[in-house]
Amino acid sequence: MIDELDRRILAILQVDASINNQDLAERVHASAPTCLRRVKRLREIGVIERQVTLLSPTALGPSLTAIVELSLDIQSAERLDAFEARVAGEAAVMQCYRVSPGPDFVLVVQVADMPAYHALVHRLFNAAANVRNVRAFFSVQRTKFETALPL
Amino acid sequence: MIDELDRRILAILQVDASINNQDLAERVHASAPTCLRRVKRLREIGVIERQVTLLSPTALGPSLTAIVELSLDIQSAERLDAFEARVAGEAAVMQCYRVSPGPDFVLVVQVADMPAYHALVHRLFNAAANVRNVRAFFSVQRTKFETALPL
DNA sequence: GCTGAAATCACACATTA
DNA sequence: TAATGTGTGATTTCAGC
Repeated sequence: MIDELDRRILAILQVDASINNQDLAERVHASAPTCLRRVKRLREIGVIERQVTLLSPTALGPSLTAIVELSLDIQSAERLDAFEARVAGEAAVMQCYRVSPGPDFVLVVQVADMPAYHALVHRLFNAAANVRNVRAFFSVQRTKFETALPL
Repeated sequence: MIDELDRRILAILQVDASINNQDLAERVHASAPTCLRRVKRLREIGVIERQVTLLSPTALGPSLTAIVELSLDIQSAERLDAFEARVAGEAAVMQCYRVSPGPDFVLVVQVADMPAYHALVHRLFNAAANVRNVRAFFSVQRTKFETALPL
């Protein structure tokens, strides 16, 4: 399904989506049309989900990243799904992982400042009666941020 | 420095980097050259860091995501930097945050399976004598993964 | 994998507020 | 004067062969 050439293509695209097709073709030692076909197929079968632009988190003014772990009162599928839906609607929530063991969710949130963080927590957690426990760490600096999956 | 038009451009590019310049221009109600100039400038001043391709984490076969919190024995700047450098070299480590309070680092790691996870932990943590404490959660499912900063 | 038509991009220049 | 809009040449994409 995914051969060696596909992998080489993906490895490059993961790191640099702005590369043009013929440069890509050159780097993977294939012809441009072949390369294009592969990319198109990888997109169609869902291996390539989307291409995004990463912005510098500091360039747009100060911002605060927090890692938030939280546990719900009741871990039924309905409650977990409902909470997840709430969380997904918050623009400040960058990532949400349903985990085990430990807390039920780990969130990575990005807000402008401490008041904004507080407002988010209040809106999201205090309002939802079924949050039992919250534990948060504030990121002093983001050392590494890779979106590239190991191939 | 960053005006309303820039913001509109960024909001779109964050979500879709594959959009072409004239479609982008149309959506932000600007001419194509203006749009192109803005994007170029945003890239130059570092607001736009890079464009990447996001792959489906499941499409390439099974994989395991873990959130790993760890504390070092000694929190001197040198030790922290040294650990950070080790971590940055591991392809399986997708994200690394230096946090406070709580543990010293929070990592998001992505590996093929449990043995691979174990090997990583052994390589990274056990080998480095200055890791005091490790706590890991395994992600059952990644609910949300946004790279877009709230504008 | 190659070639050619169609679209797209990128840049210099004129223009306006 | 600084940002916008117009036009043209060069690339790039993408179809058929």
